[in-house]
Amino acid sequence: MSKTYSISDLAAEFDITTRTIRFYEEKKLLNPSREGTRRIYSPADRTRLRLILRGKRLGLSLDESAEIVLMYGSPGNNRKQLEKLVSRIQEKRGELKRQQADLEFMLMDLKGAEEKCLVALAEMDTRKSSRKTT
Amino acid sequence: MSKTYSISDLAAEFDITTRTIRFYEEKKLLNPSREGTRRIYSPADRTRLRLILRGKRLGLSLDESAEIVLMYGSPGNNRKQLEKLVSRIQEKRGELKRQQADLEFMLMDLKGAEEKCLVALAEMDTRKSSRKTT
DNA sequence: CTTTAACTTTACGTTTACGTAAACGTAAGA
DNA sequence: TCTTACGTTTACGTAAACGTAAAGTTAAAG
Repeated sequence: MSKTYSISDLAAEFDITTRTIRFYEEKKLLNPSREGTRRIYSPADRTRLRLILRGKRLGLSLDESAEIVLMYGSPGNNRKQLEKLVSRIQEKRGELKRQQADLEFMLMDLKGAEEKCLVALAEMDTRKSSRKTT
Repeated sequence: MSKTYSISDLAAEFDITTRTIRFYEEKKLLNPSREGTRRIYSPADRTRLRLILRGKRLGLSLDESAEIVLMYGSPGNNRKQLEKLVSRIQEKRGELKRQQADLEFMLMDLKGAEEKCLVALAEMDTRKSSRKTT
């Protein structure tokens, strides 16, 4: 009863091709239901896709994205598995925090570069107007 | 007179292969001097490499990394070029800020997943000890 | 002098993440 | 009924970022 989506709905929404979506399915990242031969996507499928694409924007491989998306899911009930999952999550979090630091450095560097440019441009303006007024 | 590095020095330091370093040179991301046929890397080359690798960790392509590393450099003196550079920098900064937001969301999600696991584990402990004491 | 370690170039191979085209099915509208 | 739009599978192609192997050079050490 809840909302469903066609493959091209999702392709349009996320600005990707249907080929990409089918490829993700082939790689077991998605598993939509079918209406005859056609793929029908649930809101959950849509969320999954959004998470995968978020991972992609962060530079993760599809396999990494898949793993992370799985981590969000039901934790299972086996103790050993749970403990392993926790440590995998902590690993990933560590990596992401390092990435966060990298990102801040790069942002700072670019900010510096931008300011340098702006100063240079201001310099050019100053000279021009001083030429006028001199 | 200042310090120099061999290709395997840098490979060891950054935990990459020499093939990778040569590949970056082939793609014009590095341009070390030569001593005969051998590559000699300056501290500046080393810094460049570090920046490239930082870009890679953030999911940038080598071309994107190259472009950003160039942005850090001398801004040039042509007004048009300067203005264009500023807008390119601002674009990149925008992208990186969006990425920063993505990263924070993913960190939050993973934190949530971790806590869920820990709660489940604590639950298991509680049941076990209550069985003992009952 | 020869062996060894580190370097070189050249070139084909591999993985990931899709692009692109062919050939076909299905449902709605003119 | 024919066209148009959207969907399907199958399969070969491609760009990026290296891996890997071959074949040779050079400098230091035994």
